Amino acid sequence: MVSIHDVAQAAGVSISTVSYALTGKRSITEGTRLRVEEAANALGYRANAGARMLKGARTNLLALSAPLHAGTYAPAHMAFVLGVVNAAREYDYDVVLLTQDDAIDGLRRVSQSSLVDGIVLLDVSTVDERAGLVRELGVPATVIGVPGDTEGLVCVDLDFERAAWLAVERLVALGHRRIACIGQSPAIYERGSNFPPRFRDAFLAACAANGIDAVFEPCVEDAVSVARVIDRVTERLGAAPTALVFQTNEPVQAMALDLLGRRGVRIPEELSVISACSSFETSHLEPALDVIPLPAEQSCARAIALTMRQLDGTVLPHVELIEPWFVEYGSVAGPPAD
Amino acid sequence: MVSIHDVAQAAGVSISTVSYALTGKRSITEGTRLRVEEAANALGYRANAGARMLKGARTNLLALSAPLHAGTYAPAHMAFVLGVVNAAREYDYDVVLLTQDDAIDGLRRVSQSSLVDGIVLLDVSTVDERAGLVRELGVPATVIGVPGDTEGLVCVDLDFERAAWLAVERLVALGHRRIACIGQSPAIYERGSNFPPRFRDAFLAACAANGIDAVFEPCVEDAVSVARVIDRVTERLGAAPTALVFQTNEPVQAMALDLLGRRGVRIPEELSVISACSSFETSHLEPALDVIPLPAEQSCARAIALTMRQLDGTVLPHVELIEPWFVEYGSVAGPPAD
DNA sequence: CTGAAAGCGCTTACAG
DNA sequence: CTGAAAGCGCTTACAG
Repeated sequence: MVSIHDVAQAAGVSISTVSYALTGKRSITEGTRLRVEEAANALGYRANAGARMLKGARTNLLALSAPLHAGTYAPAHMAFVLGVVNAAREYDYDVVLLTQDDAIDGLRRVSQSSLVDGIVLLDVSTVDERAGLVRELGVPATVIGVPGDTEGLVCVDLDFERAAWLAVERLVALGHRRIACIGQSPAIYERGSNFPPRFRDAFLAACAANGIDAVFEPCVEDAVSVARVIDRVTERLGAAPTALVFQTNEPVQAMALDLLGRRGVRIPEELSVISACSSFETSHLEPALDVIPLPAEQSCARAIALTMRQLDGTVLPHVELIEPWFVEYGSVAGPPAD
Repeated sequence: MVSIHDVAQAAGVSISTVSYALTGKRSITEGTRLRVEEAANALGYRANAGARMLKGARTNLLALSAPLHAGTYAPAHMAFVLGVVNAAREYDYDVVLLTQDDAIDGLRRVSQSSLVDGIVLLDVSTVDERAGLVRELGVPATVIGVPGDTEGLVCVDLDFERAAWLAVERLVALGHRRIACIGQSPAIYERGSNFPPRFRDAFLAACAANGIDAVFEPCVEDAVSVARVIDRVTERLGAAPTALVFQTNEPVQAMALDLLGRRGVRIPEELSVISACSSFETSHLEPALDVIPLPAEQSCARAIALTMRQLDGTVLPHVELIEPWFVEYGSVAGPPAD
């Protein structure tokens, strides 16, 4: 590999001049800087990563702890992983990926060996060993999601409570009085998942606060279960909901819409539908669904920004919730006049 | 962070003794070794990653180039990413994740700065810029998949040709004479994807070689298209295929099985079905499908093993194909007697 | 404006 | 069996 000495020799300057010319950390005569840059490019020089790390400042490496649980919807998970990597690149950081199997040991290893400058935690559950570990390690870290105990942590997440309220209040404002919500698989609620219970509870609270007849149905991702849930939701004789909120992954929404279509239910004339906290493109569904996006890219960008600010000590532990917003595609209207 | 000096001081030995005791690179009196290990554990010592890299030997870091294309099925992609990370850990290696956006620059950066010891390429297409780059960089690298030009590369992949032959010959042996294959989305075949065309061509060749009436239908992942393809495949009056081979992702297979079930097609009595080159659990499908697995974990383990062997120079460029195998779940039988 | 030199924390020949 | 010391390739105070 070509070293700083090679560049110095080629440019006819000292190695410190090369370093300064390339990092821009002190002013250099235009001509000298150009000569150095030319030599560096010609030789394909890049500062040795190990040497840069050793000098103490920054390693330009971040660890991403991304456990993939059994029930996790892979595309959403992937969106967050890519979001973190791409956001990190904006700050000239690369990302070391840590998996489920190696979560605790991995975080210990990469931080205690000073391999990484900081840590990003994905997919935290209510009780999560990694949260405690990160506190113990004292490394700059940002959690995407909100664990039960946020003491001493920097957390970013969509405000799921407000997302639920946003969905409900929009429907209420249009006159809906009976609203159903189809949630994720029951297992998700049983293990200490992060946001699904938060959304569910806020949905029920928002309905209660508005005197709304609410139904919440968790739903497993298979055709039979979806059909059963759709049955339960639509066949409440004389009192079927006039609006449906999805808080599920894409396949369930697609299956449910398919079923509703086959049964001749017209959206939004007979049923208003909102897709809540979805990380995928609901405009590709049939019909396209109004959506409160789960903004993976934005959450990741914010998480990385907060990690960077921890590196220069300008950020203290806190929970930062992203304000949810609504995107219309025409799947919501007033309730049918009956 | 605690350094080797702290450990040396705590154990009352020199830093070189600490290094040797911990790496085991020369024999140390049992008692001394124990004292050093205790001190290291007590202090939570871990050799500084930058210093270790700088000393020249190994960085213990690998780059994984994992571009996520539009049509890619996320769970399969994720299985390979996790497979690489977990396999790397077996050799005490961590993985730096490079994405689509940063593929070329990223590979340049991490290898020219000596951040990584080697590279693993995922999801290569027939013509792939990364293959040429890896050749140019001269870094140990392993490709999972087989690009058009394998000159100078180390490649690992399932033998898709043989997988297609395996499926066809199994059906032929049972007496099937009309076989249909449902493939991936047409877009996959048009852009220079890696294995789908290889599978398709081998399927058609195997059928031709056996004098079999073959149909190959690419299929987009949405309910309407799946239904249309199933129609085309099953409604060939008087000459409907007696066996079906899936070479698609999980949702398409699930949708197709659902449709077949609703139409009262009994598997395997009326129709034999094989799931070919699937990275997911076909035993969870309804009905469970006989499968020729796409062994993500095994491919990744092999790719990492080959990368390690390139590091000590004991492996030369070559293409290594993994022999496909068949797992039975009862979805294959002889053709119906008519 | 530029250079010589210290030092980051290891590993590993070289001594003893 | 163990220690003192060189050196990996940088960055950055310190001189000039």
